[in-house]
Amino acid sequence: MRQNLENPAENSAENRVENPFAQPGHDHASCVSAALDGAEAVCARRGGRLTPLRRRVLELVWRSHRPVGAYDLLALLQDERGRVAPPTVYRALDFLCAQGLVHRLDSLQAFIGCGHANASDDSDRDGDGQHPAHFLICQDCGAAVEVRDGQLDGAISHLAGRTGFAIADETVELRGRCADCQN
Amino acid sequence: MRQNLENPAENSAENRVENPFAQPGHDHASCVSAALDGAEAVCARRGGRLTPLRRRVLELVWRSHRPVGAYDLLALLQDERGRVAPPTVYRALDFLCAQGLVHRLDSLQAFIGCGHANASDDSDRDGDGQHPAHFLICQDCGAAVEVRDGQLDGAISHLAGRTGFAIADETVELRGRCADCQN
DNA sequence: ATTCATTTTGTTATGTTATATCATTTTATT
DNA sequence: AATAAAATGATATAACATAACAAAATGAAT
Ligand SMILES: [Zn+2]
Ligand SMILES: [Zn+2]
Ligand SMILES: [Zn+2]
Ligand SMILES: [Zn+2]
Repeated sequence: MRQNLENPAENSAENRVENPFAQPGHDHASCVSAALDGAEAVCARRGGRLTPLRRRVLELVWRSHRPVGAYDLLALLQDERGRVAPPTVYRALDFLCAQGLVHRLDSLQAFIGCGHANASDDSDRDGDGQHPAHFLICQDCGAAVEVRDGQLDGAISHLAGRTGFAIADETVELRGRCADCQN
Repeated sequence: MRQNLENPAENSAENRVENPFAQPGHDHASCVSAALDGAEAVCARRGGRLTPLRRRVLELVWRSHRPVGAYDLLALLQDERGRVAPPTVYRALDFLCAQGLVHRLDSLQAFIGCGHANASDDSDRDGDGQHPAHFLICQDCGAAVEVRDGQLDGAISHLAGRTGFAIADETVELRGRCADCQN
């Protein structure tokens, strides 16, 4: 609620180009299958092993567009497998994060499926398969969405350039209210 | 190390405008006194009570330009006060963060003194005294520095505007190597 | 097919960060 | 002085994450 106080029109409906949040009625099954198919492709190409456990954890992460805690995933796994210990979940998450298939949201200590893990774009991935990810996180509905913005990328690059700083990793998480939750 | 691959000159020495990190030989005592004086002023103006405990915690946070963990602060307090429990530290940090005198670095789960807590600029503070803060964090020397960049602010505002998102709070933390640590 | 090395998963224990709750003390107000 | 509000003390526990080692599964080479 801090922004745009001097220019309230900036995020008004007229100027809005796109709401990147998933809509309530959307076909989420296709989100999940796209994520799993993309993961298979990414792992196949990069030599990662998407084992049944890792695949299942990815599927559980994708149950919704809301970030999920590691211990929530642990509970879900325990429901279907009996005794499961934290390292089982964390190791799967470590793998998925390393492959760029899942991102950790530092401000929430939670995880979300990568919104850009499609097999097509591999250019911006580093040697370990990860790529910088920027998020909008709605504090009302709990959803988070990975956004790409050239202007933001440019500003970050420019900031690094002018300060002589070499970026290795980025955390950019903007929390507030999504367009739908403002009504 | 991901950025600037296509334009390596961008963060070369010629184009570098300023290194915002504190230099090794700088007069840190003046950093500390400026921070404490500023804190007194901010609290006086906003009606916050900078008690001896809170003031001391702020002083401990300012022992260096490296983010410090809550339990590190706890240990330091225990050294000088005997038995101190976690809530003592967390409550002091909560107060200091609420006043915008300290920031939490989500990606490190650690705290750092605000680099812009001077009494003069109050314009960008929200109703609770906080203001958005963006950080460069050196993974080599461990230092973190709060940076202000109009282009970055603009890009964030623009992103929010075009997506209809109302930002309440920002986490922007860029990790990598500071200019000094690249040599 | 059998051996061997590597990777993945299971298991137990522990480390790290943060909060809930209630008692006591301090401070401000009447 | 009495009262209310704020801050601190104290105890317990919650939530998040990793270390270390054993067992099982996988892949490669003989
Ligand atoms: Zn979906
Ligand atoms: Zn929402
Ligand atoms: Zn200093
Ligand atoms: Zn450095």
